[in-house]
Amino acid sequence: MARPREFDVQIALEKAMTLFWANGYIATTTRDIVEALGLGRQSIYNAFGDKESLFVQALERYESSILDPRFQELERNEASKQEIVRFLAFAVEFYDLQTPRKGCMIANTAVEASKHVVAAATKARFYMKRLDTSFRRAILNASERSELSKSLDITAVASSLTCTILGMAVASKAGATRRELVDMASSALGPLY
Amino acid sequence: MARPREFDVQIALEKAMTLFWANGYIATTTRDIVEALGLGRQSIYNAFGDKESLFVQALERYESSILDPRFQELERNEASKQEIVRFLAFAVEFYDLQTPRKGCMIANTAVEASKHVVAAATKARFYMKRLDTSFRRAILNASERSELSKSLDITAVASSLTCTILGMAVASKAGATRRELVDMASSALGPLY
DNA sequence: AATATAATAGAACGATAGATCAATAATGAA
DNA sequence: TTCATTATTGATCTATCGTTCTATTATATT
Repeated sequence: MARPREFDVQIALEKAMTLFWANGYIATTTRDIVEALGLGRQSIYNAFGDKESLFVQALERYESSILDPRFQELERNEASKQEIVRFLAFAVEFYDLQTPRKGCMIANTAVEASKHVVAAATKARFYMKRLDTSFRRAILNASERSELSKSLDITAVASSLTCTILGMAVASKAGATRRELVDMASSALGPLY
Repeated sequence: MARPREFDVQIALEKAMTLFWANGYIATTTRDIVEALGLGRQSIYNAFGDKESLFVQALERYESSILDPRFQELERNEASKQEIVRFLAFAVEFYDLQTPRKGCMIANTAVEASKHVVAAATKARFYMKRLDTSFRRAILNASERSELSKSLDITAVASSLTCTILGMAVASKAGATRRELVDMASSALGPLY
């Protein structure tokens, strides 16, 4: 009935995600987007709506393509100490190997875009809650298996791990070395041993 | 010889600092600045130069009026465990009591402005180094006084404390509760006990 | 009192922001 | 084959960006 779209929406969204991730919401102009996506302006507006709407979709793409796969192990019902360790180890790789260092799109968003994009603030809160909840569950499992010290403050350690993930994201953007990232992660894991 | 300035430069700079701190570099317009400072455009350009220059001066004001006083105890040659504990305790207060939650201007800058303002990237790196160095020194002192476990990895704990400070800044902006901030701080202090 | 100097106020600048319009092209359904 | 519908292209819109210009005001020195 109508002319079909000539480009792949998911590929375009991936490019927009990378752009917003690296440069932030406000600093990314619609002209930057047109250039990076290699599409006409109107095609982008047709497919994604305005800049804010595209940004939110890019954020959701970040969640589904970057975050969800990494959370998969940690969010299993039986997740325990090992899954926490692996999650942190992955975070080190993830942050260290970025060129350029882009940090975490959600953390960036919390700092930069939450004033201008309501959904961004909500997603940042939800991400923190997600981290906390999954760490907490895994710690509880480990505790029930007697893998941990009896006196461990589970709530506090979960908060601390969440804090560490956020801190690593900022530190990596600010130029932390791999060694520093490793130390941040391993130190945060200390209470589990 | 010439007409004297009618406003207090330091007070104006303080207002600019608060504005940039809350809203970031890019999102703050020169019109916002004119309004917040209650001065004429040209008066601001005369006193501070262009937007980037004003931002850098506001960052330096943040360092001298906010950071330096808080580092004073921690950076004393004899600083030890107590100074670390007090620094973290202060961070909790500092981040929790902000209304609205603005986080840490340097951490915000690292995330948002380092691409656009060279000095901002440099200052973010330096701030991380400053945290790490002073934590490290204090831990070393505590170790020499046998206040700590022999097996403590001093470098790793220093990195972890630095990471915690940065993570708390982001978490507080993302709406962490006071309790969560307390837990993040106290958990990071765990290795010292 | 006259003058050099800088502060102030507000209009105005060119550049660019996000968004839309208008014209054309391409498809599936009737 | 016609036509309704959507994609594409690129020109264009208004608003606002950071910055500068112009005219006026106020003071310390001479």
